[in-house]
Amino acid sequence: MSEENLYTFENPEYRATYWHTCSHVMAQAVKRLWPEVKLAIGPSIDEGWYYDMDAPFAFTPEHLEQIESEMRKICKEKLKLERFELPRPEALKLMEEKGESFKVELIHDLPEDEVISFYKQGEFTDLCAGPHLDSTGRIKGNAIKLTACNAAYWRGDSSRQTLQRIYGMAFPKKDELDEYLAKIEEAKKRDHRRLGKELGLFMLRDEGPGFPFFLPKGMVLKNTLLDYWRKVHKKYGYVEISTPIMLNRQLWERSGHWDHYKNNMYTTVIDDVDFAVKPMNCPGGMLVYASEPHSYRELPLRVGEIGLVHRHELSGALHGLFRVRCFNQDDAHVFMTREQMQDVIQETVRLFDEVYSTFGLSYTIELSTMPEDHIGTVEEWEKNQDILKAAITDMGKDFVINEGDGAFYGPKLDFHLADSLGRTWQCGTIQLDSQLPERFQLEYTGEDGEKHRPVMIHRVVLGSIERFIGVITEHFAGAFPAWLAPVQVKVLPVTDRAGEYAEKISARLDEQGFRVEVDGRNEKIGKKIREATLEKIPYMLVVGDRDMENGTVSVRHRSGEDLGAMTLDQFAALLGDEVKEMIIK
RNA sequence: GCUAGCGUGGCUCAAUGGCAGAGCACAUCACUCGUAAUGAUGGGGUUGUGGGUUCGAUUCCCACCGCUAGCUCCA
Repeated sequence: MSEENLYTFENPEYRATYWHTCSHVMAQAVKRLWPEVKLAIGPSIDEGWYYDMDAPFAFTPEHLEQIESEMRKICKEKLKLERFELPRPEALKLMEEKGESFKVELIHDLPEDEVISFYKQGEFTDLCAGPHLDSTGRIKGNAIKLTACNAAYWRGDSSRQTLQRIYGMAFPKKDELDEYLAKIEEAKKRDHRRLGKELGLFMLRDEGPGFPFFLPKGMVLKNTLLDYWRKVHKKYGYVEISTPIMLNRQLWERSGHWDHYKNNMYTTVIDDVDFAVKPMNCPGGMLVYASEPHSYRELPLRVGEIGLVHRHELSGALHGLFRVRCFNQDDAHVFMTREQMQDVIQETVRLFDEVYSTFGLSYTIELSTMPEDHIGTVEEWEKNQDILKAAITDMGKDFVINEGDGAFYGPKLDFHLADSLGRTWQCGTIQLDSQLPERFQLEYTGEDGEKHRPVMIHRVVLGSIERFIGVITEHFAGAFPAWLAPVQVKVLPVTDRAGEYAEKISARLDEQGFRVEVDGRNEKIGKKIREATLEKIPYMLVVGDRDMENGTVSVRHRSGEDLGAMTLDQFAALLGDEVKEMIIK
């Protein structure tokens, strides 16, 4: 990289440094305005920065404006940022004198051999490893925006003090900030909660927080998605089962869920026996596997289940279809021998790739390792983590490690997809498990005639059907590809005279399996087009006197493109090709 | 669950310590029209729920429910 490029916003390191210095400027501004505020931590993040603070009052939007304006002053003052280091006792003394109790705790927790560095700009000094810009004058004061103020736990621990976190964003040019803010506004229009309402896909009610209702159009979407899912899984050799939504306590104790997941489970008592609504499908799947003897010849045995699970999520975590309390997992358990593990994992990743690419979705992978609350030995966990790692590394895929975030029974590869605002949501997951087969004493007969214990993976591609529908709604901004669109064609008669003709056209398309509606209202054609376009229906067939005379339909795409008049057969062939091309690969 | 904010017809949003409004949607009537909104008329609200303050509360206070942002958690 050339010297010049090092100092552009294109360079992620420079960007992070810029934002990190912004966070110090923000902290300085806050301390100038309210010296009693205590500082916690203030890093740069993917988009901007934040600083956690403890203030004796709640920050309001007006406070944020005040801070912004003080920040602009600090930028104009062109204060030099100077780094200095102190031995531990002096460092502690400095922060204690300033009353920065959080900083004191941070210094106490630094490793013995760590250099303790500070950055000083004007009257403001902050504990910080750096790096930083050399002067606050490098920051463009009028291209700073404090975007939000929220609560955050000190050191991310929900049992500790709640701090206030102020988020900020800045660019080297005002135009770029404006563009960024406009982009955020634009993205909000693609929010699946808004589109879901506008397009009549689903609804949420106070009567059932986190329990979504699917409306007729949403059901068509869901069922079409599942049809596709079943086709793909059939191709990959899966069979499908369905297990009960409620099972007795004994089963959940055996699987470990009662001990490790009880807080998230809905329970009830039936005939004096404790039951739980399933939060996961695996125990049911175990029972199916264990219900008959298996041969090594059957392995890997791929058993899918679209399973409705219920989990008691925290009320504050609920979010449209992205985080709900009941959802359908496109689950599957693959039972296999130890030798088959790598192949099965890789085959599963290929299946994921096929599904995600059908929707044009890209993903990032996280490897989640052993959580504190787990079953099985550390050796077993490490072995399984290594297998997951090796399998994807061998496929040339990148991943990041998410320490301690595995399922209680095994490590997992999580596939994250992004929403319209760039927030990522876990959809796919591949969880490697040698614990449940043990607990359920699963067996297969090997080539040697002896009983052996299989291992298994738990995996979902879509993750939750609900969440996935949310993700693709935002991804396509509600304009689903024709094969998925709840309504594929809307027939728009120009006048009442064409009403009957429109119905005939509609009936013929319906016979061919297309999803079609007629807008027979007594409205002007312009209005019908406008509304069908807003409903994001892929094709509009305008039919009037001319079409009736010529036996044609006038085809308009939702993009606004006029495809002209054609016969119904020609149109059906065109739509048929588009739909077929998308669904069968 | 935590912190802050919010809750007004089906939807989007006004307004106010003193008769709750608009646009869209809906219904009726007129118009029969060729590629992004025809006009007129009409119906529809215990202002999330329950308390309190007040002559009077949708507005102020309290509690609860729900929503939003983030934290935490997770598909």
